[in-house]
Amino acid sequence: MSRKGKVLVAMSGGIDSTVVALMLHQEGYEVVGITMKTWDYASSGTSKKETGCCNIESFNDARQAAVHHGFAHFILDIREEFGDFVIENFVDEYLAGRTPNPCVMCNTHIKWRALLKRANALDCEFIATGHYGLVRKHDNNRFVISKGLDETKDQSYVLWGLDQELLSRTMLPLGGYRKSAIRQMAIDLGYPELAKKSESYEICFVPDNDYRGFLKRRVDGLEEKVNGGWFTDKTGKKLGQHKGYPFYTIGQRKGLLAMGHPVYVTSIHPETNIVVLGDESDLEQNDMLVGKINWMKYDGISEGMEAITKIRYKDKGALSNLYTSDNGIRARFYENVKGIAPGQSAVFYEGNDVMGGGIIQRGELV
RNA sequence: UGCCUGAUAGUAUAAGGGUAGUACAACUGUUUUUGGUACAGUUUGUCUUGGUUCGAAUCCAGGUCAGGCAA
Repeated sequence: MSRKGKVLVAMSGGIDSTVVALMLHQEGYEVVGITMKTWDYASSGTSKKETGCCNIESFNDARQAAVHHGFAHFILDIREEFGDFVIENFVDEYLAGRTPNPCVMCNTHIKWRALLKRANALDCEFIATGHYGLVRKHDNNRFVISKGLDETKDQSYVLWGLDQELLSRTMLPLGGYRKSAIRQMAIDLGYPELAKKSESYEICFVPDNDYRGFLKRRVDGLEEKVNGGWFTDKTGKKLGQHKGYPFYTIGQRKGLLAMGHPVYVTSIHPETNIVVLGDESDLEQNDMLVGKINWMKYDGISEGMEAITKIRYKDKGALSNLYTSDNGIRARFYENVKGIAPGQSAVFYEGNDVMGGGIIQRGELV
């Protein structure tokens, strides 16, 4: 039974990870399912209905599939690590006037690093998830992730933080399929209801999609402290009052002032609680500094190396040159890109391969 | 206190006798494993009272409020 190896499969209860577990099981791997409880909605202060990956229904869905197909399944209470790595970072970043991407932190620290510890304890050779991406060993013996076949579902962007050790133990079985094919598989395997499940997710620990409310509940006295700061233009002229700098993000347009023309948030200053507004062209930059780099395809770069750089999840990417810099990588775009937001991930691609990625530290004015 | 000017949606502005438009905001939806963006759709208005007129945001008179000039 285990002639192909033992795999720990992260099962959320959703369609993708369930298909992964069943697929590997059918291929002859010894599958161990694991569902992580990352967050307790009861204590999050919201009464909204639970969505995402941490409700009882999801646990049951995952467990039922495991029981039905005869492989092991565990539930792992990982709330503490999730709080330390994901939520704490999320709150700290917003308080620093930056815009975090919790999914990246969760993947790197929870779905991979924390999970690998359990894989070791359970004697699992591999860990597998339902991400749409491909992992392979490159000619230079380094492991590299590349875009999934289904470009519209590609999730390689959120996986840039995985190091070589993690990648060497990783299986991403869905990368070679289209979402429609996975849906069909779920139906064929007898889980038509999974195929219908909505796949809209907000931040998984903010089910009502109100991250501002989450920050207020999480940080005592935050609202009183930051409410009433100034919106200014780029010359420093006061335009009106805002609700507090943590509640805005670079490039944001909604919820600002009515100026007769569209205005966007162009910079955020935590020290002075000032949020600077400008027009669309003020968001355009061609230069940024990226820190906390993780190299994937190569062990570093050559100066001026060309890369397709994505500055947000659904960015198609733009051509850029990479240079080493004091604290990371400087990326200079051939053409301006709009809305570089510190805290978001920058991911460098060579073709479909992830060369590496990091966290945007700051954008430089053109 | 006199004179002048103005008052249109939450905000800013069009229509100078003939169906009150536009931009921004707001709301809804689409897209989406982050925030945001983008796209589509919806809602909301002629300061007040009277008059002229088939018909008034528009013309006339009184009132209220605001700004300017004069003392």
